Amino acid sequence: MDKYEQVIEMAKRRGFLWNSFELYGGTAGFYDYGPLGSTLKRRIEQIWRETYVVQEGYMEIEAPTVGIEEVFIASGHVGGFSDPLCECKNCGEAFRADHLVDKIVAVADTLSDKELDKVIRENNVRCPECEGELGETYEFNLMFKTQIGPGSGRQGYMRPETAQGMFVDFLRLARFYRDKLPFGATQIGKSYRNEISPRQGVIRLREFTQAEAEIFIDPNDKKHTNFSRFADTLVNLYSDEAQDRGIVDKMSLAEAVEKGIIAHEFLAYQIGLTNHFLQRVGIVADKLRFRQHKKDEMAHYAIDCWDAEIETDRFGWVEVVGIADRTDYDLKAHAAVSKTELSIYREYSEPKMVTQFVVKPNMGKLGPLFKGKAKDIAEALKAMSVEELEKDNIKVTVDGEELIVPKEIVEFAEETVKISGENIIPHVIEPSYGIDRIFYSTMEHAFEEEMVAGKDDTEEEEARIVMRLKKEVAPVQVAVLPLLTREELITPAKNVEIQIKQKGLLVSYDDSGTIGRRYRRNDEIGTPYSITIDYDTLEDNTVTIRDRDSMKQVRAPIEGIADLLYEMIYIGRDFESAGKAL
RNA sequence: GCGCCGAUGGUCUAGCGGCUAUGACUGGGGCCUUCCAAGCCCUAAACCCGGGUUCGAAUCCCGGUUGGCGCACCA
Repeated sequence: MDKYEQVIEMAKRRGFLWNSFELYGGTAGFYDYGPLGSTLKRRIEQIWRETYVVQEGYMEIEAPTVGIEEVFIASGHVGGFSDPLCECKNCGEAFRADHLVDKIVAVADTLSDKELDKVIRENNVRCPECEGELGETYEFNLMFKTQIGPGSGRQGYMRPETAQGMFVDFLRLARFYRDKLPFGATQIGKSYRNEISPRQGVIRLREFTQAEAEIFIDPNDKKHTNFSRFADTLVNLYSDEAQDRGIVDKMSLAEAVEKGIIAHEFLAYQIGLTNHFLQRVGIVADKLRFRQHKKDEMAHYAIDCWDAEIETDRFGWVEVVGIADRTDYDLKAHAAVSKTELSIYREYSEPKMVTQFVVKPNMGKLGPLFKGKAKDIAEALKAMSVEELEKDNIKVTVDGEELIVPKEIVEFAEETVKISGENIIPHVIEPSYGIDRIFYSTMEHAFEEEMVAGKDDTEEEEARIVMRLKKEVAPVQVAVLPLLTREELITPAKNVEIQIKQKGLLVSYDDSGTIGRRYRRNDEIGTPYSITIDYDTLEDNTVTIRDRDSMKQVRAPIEGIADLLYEMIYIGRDFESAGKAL
């Protein structure tokens, strides 16, 4: 049994992850998060919010998961997010059309559907299964389609990423941030991809959770004001060049920027932030690296792109975060499709005096003379040079028609104008997180089976499954356990439970089975602390606190126990300082 | 999507044409119990779905669903 199997088996048994629709046989690519799973996931998301929204100041928005066609035409998903399929007319089997002809044409994956059909017909390619005739090639789009409204309502798609919501809201966001770069927005939510064959459990899902930030920055200034925070941070960098060597470099982010390995400071800062976040939720530092996209795998519009990869037992290095400088590609694409300028006005620190050639047609005369064509003529005149305008009769061509404009109704001059700023299209830095993959990695890295001494100091050792989750992400934070199932212990235990609940901690009360069994149950789900109420409690109002990782105990007064636990879980207070060691 | 292999209580598993379906762990109730899966009693809980072959199918055959692996795909 490998670690994946062990983790998934436990996750299923204890209520972290379940196959969706199991009652009806299940469907690949969908998972339910059980009571503990959804709590753990929510805690990871909460730390992400704390990191990106609270600390970085990139406010969260919430756009619909259903999008209209225009959005995905602009994003390129309607046209590009698909594979060409081709069905056999005889047996109905579907094939990748480009694969059917890749022995015939070298560049099969670059051909259009029509070109593929042509190659298939000219070479008499038949169905590989039954030798039947093949139908026409069509695009199988990886987006889930849906209908908005009844009848012939408009075509909608389930979003394949949350990013587009932030791009579409760009002008509103710019206004919200009072037109000052850099600014950013974030979104945590579900995205959908109709994968042809999802595998690998929660690593590849048809419905998954993304956390994305779109940070809009000045294309001329990619420094980061807070770069010093991560300048000396050492990260595992697997650059394009390092991949050729096959060796991961451990390097400070400042050095990586200096050497030009990471394109610029802003991107390096984002790598530092991702490195910080992943370790905070419990990813082991040695099993984390940043891999640079090779030149040929990077999208053509991107300047630089790094994936955070986590090493897992079964799947090897899994990509969990993509961090890219997408330049102005997305804003330009939406500007083109929406016919709306998506730019921001940036004021210069000092206004510039610019000398420029200005043409001023006299519209009061141009109008009556040329009627409806006047506007087009004026535009044409503005584009002309001094030489042309100095002629007595200025020739203008509008809609293929040559017209003569009298010299006296056009004024032009060299003018010096004050320009105090310009419209710029920001560049986008996009950290894009796959939360489900991080969730699984967190569990796998925390999962441990260790041998511990058995009862009564016998030679026998026994296995203990313990999830060493970070205290901050553990779903159950405190277990309250009366040592024995007796009324006189149960009552004070219930009182302790109430006190801890009031502090907002998730507490689980458990009096079923022996104390050892209850400790093990809580170890398995990663509960960091267990409070045990025993007979000394009745004497002096103290309880024991047991530490999950060391199995050590300290004794502390009930008074203030909830505050103490809160500090240990969230503020990093030492376990040893919590009470008298036992 | 293709090929190969699998699917039995919550979990892991026995079964190889005669089933009233093994066992362990877990869960629930109780007895006992003063700190790390102890013991005893009671109890709940399963043949993935649909066809076929057969007197008889968990078992053999076909199809589907689903899981794993390889190919392909994907970031």
